[in-house]
Amino acid sequence: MIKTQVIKLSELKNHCKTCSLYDLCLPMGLESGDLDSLDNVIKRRQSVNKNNFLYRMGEPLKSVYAVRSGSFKTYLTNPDGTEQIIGFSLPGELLGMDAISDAQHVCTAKALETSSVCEIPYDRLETLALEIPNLQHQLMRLMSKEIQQDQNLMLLLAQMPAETRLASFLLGMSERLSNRGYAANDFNLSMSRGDIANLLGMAVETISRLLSHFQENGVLKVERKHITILKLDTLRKLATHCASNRSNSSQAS
Amino acid sequence: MIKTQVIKLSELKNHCKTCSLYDLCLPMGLESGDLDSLDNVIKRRQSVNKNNFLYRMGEPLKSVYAVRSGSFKTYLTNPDGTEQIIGFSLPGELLGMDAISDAQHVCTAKALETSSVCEIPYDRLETLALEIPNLQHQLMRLMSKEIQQDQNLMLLLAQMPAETRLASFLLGMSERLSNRGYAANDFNLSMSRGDIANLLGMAVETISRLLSHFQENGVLKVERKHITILKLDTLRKLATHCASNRSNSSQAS
DNA sequence: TTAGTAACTTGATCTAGATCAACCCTACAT
DNA sequence: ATGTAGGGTTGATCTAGATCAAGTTACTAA
Repeated sequence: MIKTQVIKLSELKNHCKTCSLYDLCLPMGLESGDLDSLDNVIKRRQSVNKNNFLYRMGEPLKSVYAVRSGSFKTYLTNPDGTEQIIGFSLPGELLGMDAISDAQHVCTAKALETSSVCEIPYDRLETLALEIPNLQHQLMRLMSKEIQQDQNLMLLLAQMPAETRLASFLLGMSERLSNRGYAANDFNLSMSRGDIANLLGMAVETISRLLSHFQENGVLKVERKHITILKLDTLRKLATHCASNRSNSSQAS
Repeated sequence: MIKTQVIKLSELKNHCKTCSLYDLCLPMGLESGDLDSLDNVIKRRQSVNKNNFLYRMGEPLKSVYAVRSGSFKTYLTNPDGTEQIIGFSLPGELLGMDAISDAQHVCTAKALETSSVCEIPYDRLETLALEIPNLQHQLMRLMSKEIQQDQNLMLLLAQMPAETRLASFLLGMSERLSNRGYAANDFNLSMSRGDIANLLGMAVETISRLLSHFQENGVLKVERKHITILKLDTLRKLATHCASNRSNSSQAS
């Protein structure tokens, strides 16, 4: 039996090769043939509506996901029902890798807006990674990157004052968005003030006040979710604010 | 030319197969033949004296390390020279995987006491992982585990009060040590109060005070570095202390 | 043995940022 | 168009835990 080989434009543009996120995402640096193999494993274009779940804490790990468009928040739920946001995921980023260790998701991923993802069945990804050295390496790199990012957030949470945390968060968003081809100094935050506060370990009121201050100082223009960075240098300075030199953060002795 | 095949006892006991940490460490679950392959790649018995470095921030990634005995702290150094401790490493744990992403170490690992490690050249490990599916999977699991641990620390830092942080830290040490065959409720902390304070984002004085309180309440016995857990249940309760139900940690809506 | 230093403890004070309270938008539903 | 709820802002107060200060160990080195 011979299959007809009609290629539709709508399908074509869904392939990794032609995806605009190509060099941010998992297939980065793969050669053409390998890319095709990966392409065959990926289930494209799952769509997730705002406030819907990509996966929930406790579910068995079936797939990891690459964000194509939109954004997600991932969070842990405490025994008492409160949540702790772990991070936000933007297009080109991989979601769900925390689940590999226990073969089940340890956090929940919820769409902040209508979003779409590529679903990648994890067992097939691992199998494929055995055959494509570059893919294995890329996977390791991505996980390592996530460790790095989490560690940077830990640093922020452990010793930086509120102002520095928020400045650093905004700067991070700006950088990530500009990597994805969006404007670096003019963007919309898809998450609420409450979500930002939760991530950064502070109260909503503090976020609100700091945004106002930043606006008063002419560092930002803030209109609801829409942020314009007016003084990038100043923001950068605020984000690298030195911790006070006290004993709990002494020099390496 | 025929090599003499004398097996010394001192060498034998250094192999993964006979290592007491076998089922905590990288080779967990590998079959006999695969274990031998891994064994050939590992450089055993690097010894690191107290306060010496296993690797330093900025160095190119050559190897990852499995702790055999002793303990390490890993930390970032801020531009202003202050340090932020990322975690402590105990026997059976892998060190250096944050470096994979950028092929250079982004944190420094320093021995808290005289320690020994197995050095595993990273490029050879990756190559071997392509041949041994189980090893690849194990590597992914370990990295995923590290992500999980970091995320739990983030939760602690972002919304838990000081008492909960310290209780949780002590409980974690107790669990990890008991997994390694040490007593669960009677152990020595190899790190200083300052290091604990730094990790948990609080002042040394607060650590000191809390340890005193725990002792007054009969939860712990504290003699300098030596900790005895007297009331495990109470400590567990303290460690899971509910966050107050405020807006920055709202229910999933 | 003793001087010197780093780690630790305990108490007194201070402050960043949480909490409490009141209000204002803006979007959506009736 | 109008009511209503969730998100956001702003101000007043409060507090956990940082900071400052002053010892007290306990280890290191000569």
